[in-house]
Amino acid sequence: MTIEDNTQQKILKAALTEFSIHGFGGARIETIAKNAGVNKAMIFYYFSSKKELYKIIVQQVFSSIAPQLLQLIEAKPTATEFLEKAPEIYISFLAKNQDYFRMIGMELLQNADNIASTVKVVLADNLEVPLPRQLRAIIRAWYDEGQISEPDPIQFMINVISLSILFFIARPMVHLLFGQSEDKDFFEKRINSVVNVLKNGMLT
Amino acid sequence: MTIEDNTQQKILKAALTEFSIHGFGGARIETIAKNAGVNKAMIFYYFSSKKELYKIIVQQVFSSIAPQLLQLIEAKPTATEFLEKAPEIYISFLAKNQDYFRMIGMELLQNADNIASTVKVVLADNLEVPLPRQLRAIIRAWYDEGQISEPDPIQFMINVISLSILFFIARPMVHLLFGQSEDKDFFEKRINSVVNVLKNGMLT
DNA sequence: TACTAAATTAACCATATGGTTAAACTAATT
DNA sequence: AATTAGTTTAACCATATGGTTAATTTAGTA
Repeated sequence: MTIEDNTQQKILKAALTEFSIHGFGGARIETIAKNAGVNKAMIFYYFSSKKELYKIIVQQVFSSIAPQLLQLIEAKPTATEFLEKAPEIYISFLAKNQDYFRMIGMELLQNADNIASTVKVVLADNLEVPLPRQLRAIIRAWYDEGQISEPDPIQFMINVISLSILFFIARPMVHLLFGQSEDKDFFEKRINSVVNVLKNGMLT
Repeated sequence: MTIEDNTQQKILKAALTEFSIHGFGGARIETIAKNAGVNKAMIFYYFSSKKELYKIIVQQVFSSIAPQLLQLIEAKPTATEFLEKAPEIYISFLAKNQDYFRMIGMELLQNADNIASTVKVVLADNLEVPLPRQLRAIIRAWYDEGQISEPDPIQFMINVISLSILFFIARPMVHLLFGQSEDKDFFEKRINSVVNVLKNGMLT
């Protein structure tokens, strides 16, 4: 579909969708095969087991999100710049990759313990200084310089991420409760609102 | 364990745990039975099917959260009061009922469509004016009175809820990234941070 | 005690599901 | 054409799983 359309790719694509909808336990190998237009045995030909297939996809999903944040951080932004850009990065990425997001949400809710192996590989091991440590240092510096009012880097990041991504989880609820028509500029609105709250709420 | 310790209650309790950990698809009837200390057939004696059991639990979980918000709204709070109290309600409730939360998260991510039937029953049908409509009216009034700077009630509520509850999903990630020791006053810290951001970020 | 209705159990069933295998097909290479 | 390696298929297998049933136990009651 995208770059290559070979069997392996088709399986990965179908598996992402299936896992993101049903989670690991609820996902069916046969459904994946059917949606990939491929014989079920091909899944075991290219991947050793359901679990391995799942792991590969989780890793792939996390990998695809990490670079965005990395890039932002490497540009050494001011707190203001960071708060202006981070929400957009998160929100527009997730808006375009909702399967990815459901996948991560699922992972976080279900396999809390197993995430470690995946995420550490993606975020930390291939950098000299692990991303989390970088982030914490940067945020602490912003506070020391008087740029922000939140002293705790962890709270700071939770605030940023919360406002940016929760909507993608809560969306069906929002639809249900408020009958959101979700016009084209909804995400734009959402980004604006988040940036406003964060800037007014955390900048000095 | 709590009020009654009869077979039905034991099943419900074990089922909540099982479903909240594994989701519907991954949950095993036999595991529920074993953890409830009950013969597997008893589950089908008291509940007609796995699906029905699941539905009942989802409904029960949602029902247990709704009253808290209702109570707050019925007190006709100012925007300031609301922003001061809502986060605490959410956060301390969820801190004490993490199974409940995983359950809801799962529902939201997986059965997006099926939520409607459950939530509508809980939130709307037993009130003269549905909760969402009440909320929207109240928030709009705050804006009209110049109490808040966010004109869109939906964005307003998403902001409140996001900051309050996302942490419970992202917790394993936060632990992993920042090695959060999660001291006893972490939730207190979290509530304070949220209240600050919301008040500074959305009050005029 | 005898009777009855509800509760509980163990054994069983049909099907779904992850996974395997051997055979067949394809395409490049000699 | 023969060979070979990689790919694909259909049929098959063992087990797990949701669900059923008939028999047994428990507890209340006349």
